[in-house]
Amino acid sequence: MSTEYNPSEIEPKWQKYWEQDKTFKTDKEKDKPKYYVLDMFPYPSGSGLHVGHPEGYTATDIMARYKRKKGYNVLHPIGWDAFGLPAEQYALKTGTHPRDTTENNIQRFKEQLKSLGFSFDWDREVNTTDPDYYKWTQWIFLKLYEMGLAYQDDVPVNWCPELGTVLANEEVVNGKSEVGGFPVVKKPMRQWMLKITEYADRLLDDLDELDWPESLKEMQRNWIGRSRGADVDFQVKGYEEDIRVFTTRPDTLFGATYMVLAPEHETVDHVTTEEQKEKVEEYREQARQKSELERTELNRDKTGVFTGGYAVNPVNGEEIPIWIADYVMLSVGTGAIMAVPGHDERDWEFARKYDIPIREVVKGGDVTQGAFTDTESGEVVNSSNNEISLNGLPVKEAKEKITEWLEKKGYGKEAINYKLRDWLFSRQRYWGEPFPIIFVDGEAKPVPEEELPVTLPDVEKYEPSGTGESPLANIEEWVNTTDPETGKPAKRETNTMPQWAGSCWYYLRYISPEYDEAPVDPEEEKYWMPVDLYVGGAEHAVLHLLYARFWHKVLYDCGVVSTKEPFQRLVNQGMILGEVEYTAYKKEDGEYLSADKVDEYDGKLEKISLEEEEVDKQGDNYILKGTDIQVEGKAHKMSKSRGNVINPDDIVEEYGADSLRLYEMFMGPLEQVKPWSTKDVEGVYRFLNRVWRLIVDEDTGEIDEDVVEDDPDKKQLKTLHETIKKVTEDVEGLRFNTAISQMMTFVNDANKWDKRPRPAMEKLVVLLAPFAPHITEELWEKLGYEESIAYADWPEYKEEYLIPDTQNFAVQVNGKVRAQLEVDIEKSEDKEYVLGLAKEQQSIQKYLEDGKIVKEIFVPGKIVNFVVK
RNA sequence: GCCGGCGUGGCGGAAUUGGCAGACGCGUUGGACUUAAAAUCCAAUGGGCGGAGUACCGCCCGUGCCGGUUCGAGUCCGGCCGCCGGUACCA
Repeated sequence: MSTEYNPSEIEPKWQKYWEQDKTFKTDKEKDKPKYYVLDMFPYPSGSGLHVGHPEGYTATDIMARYKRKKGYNVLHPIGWDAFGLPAEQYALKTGTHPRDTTENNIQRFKEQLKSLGFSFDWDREVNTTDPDYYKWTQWIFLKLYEMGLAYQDDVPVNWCPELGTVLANEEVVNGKSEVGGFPVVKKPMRQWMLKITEYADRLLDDLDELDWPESLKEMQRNWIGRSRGADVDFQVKGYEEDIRVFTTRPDTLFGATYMVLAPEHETVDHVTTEEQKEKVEEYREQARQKSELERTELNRDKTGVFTGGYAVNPVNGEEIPIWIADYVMLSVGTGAIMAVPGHDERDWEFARKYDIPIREVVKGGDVTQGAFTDTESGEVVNSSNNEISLNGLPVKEAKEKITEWLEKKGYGKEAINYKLRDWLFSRQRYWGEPFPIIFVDGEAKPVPEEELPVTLPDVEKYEPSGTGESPLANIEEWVNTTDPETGKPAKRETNTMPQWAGSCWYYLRYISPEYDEAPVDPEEEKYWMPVDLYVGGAEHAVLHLLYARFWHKVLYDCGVVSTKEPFQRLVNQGMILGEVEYTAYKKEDGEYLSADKVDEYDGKLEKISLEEEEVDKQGDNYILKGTDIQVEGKAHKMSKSRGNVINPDDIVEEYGADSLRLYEMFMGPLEQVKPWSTKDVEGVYRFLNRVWRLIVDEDTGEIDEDVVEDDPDKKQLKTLHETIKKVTEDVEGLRFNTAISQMMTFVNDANKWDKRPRPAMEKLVVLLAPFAPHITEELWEKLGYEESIAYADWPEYKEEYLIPDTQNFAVQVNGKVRAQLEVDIEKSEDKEYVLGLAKEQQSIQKYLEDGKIVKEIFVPGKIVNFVVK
């Protein structure tokens, strides 16, 4: 063993020890308070960990290790969200079974995670692709099915020919697939849907109780998108059925001058007149061919066609023309709107273009210039019939009054609309959970619980079957089965579940991974749930977190879990960007172009990347040294194509896992986006070296002789207990960066002491242990302890040691600091005494001479201020 | 467009409740040790000005910009500007 701090020796040593000793196996006893700290479920990709992963994992690991020391029973598990597209696409290319790819990737991830010293309980590892796991995913689906929350529907789905699969709305970004960026078209297909909309209100309302970032809750609220308004039925001239519209502005009903149906709306055929038929059909065909992208494009020149039909406005009996236009979406509201051009920007634009009358019904703007949409200041006008008048009312009251009237007359009722849609839950892929569903005589029937799991068969080819069905459709011997109840021939469902399925409930499986009567052991569940701290990236803000909450509520309703919400406290770690890069722009003629002019330049530009030494700072900009040419200085998202990916393995090799962990926490606040800087890793590495030398004599490898058995003196106790206090509070608040700087300050102080009292040194080691577990285990051992430091008690600070002998005051005159004052602690609360002392200061007197003191401010322990005129 | 977040030294960031802006780290500069270098240790380090003249003292400016409240504002209020994230014909 070397005598200097050598992470490459001590880190593997302790990792091996923890593994063999099962140091972090979760205690089965339930006499202690519990703490469940969870990381977001990793997908074991082929490229291994990047430095973003350990950020969240280190944060949770520090919490886990800290809570163990505080006497908690800690559940800190890990597992694999291992179904998914990449392994399947790799299989398409190479023929390798996704199971093998997945297994290899998991192996790699595990090694990397272990090399970082995370204190996971590896005996609870779960894997979504394990039949013992997905048996319960299927079981939960059966519950959903039994509860009427899973249904089949022929829906126009987002079909991605390139991926050979259907995507959820959330997986389509700007009309292209989120994965790979391939085109997506609408295609009707039989699909499984989950009725998440039935839980919309609860998903919305229960957000209030959660300790989550406000921004994230807001994103979920927007996603659910609850809006209050009214459903109003309009009679159609010459057709028996009404058209129902949803509006958030029933107060503007008198201003409706036309109606618009989505081109796909089923009533279009019934209202279209003979002479308009051709135009309408043509328009509908155009709309059908438009991709999602084109229809929602920023270029919003509104188009539409008059159907020839008329609807009757229930408030005034007026006949208004019915149009179709693709600015109205079938999937929003009822797929039909009453158009009020005076008070809706889209309707205003449309009415302008097609010369439809614009009527003012809320006073406050100029409807000839644009729609007046303010609902706070307006006053309703031109809105009365024989029975009711809204005139003179503010918008809010008018809404209530007209809604009541509509309801009384049977023309409509108050209604709540959601942006949230039902969840498209099937995929035409191989590498996912099979549905526990068979079709007997074409009718869907659940596979009995005893028959679970329905396992994935091996296939020869991973290509989609060509019909859009999954590769499973080609496995005759798997597809064809018999109904265990009747013995009739049956066919299996060939769709598989989306990747979200497995990650919707994994946090429950960790609680009792071996339990074989339900997804989770009810007794264990009552003890461990809810998750006390959940850390992960903001990219899961809506999808994963909304789906998991939905499933959790379903499981709550059928008595599987005891809490309404799964994740009590949630934190999003910020992304770690690559190192700052400097880029200069060069024109075709070889001249540099200043970075601030790049936007206005039309020609081709070459990007030249520069070293830090070639760049200077000038004002707020970076310039090429010795010139006035501005260059770009920016940290970019890490990506393979940019080549700025930092591999944690390299950092571990050079500085050790403890330094990597410490650096990732020291960079800045956990939630914030931060640029990586390898140079800065050296700073924390030096700090660890200083800690080592504080305790170990590098010549002998023994405890340094300046580490003495004496008790710390008063000054040392003060520094120590300040450190204990700050580190404790900061860890609780996840402010790891400032916790670390406090320990650095302590070490800088202790370095100046002649003798270093052993009790103080030991407390430092314990404080540091959650952050840098390897070096502290080694030091703990050197200090003579035989047990791991993992369960060594967290030190408590004593308030009495924090009290200083003297108190410093800043003495201000008119708010500017002019002197410092040191006051005996006993007298520091004595206003008259301190003020008197302050006035005697020479440097203060010259300010007091010139005028009269009009006010004296005294803030105990902090500041004295004289206001002089 | 709408919603949310953020603007502090050369850089990452600190200041948790309105009370001495710049903790801690990086970088830079100087010094000690060394044949030398690395490592380590010590010191200085927001900008400007002035008085000394030998490491001492003082003044002014300074937390994106403009204004306000206050004895006192990085922190609170109003109005802008910029960057990042989310979302978008949501009726």
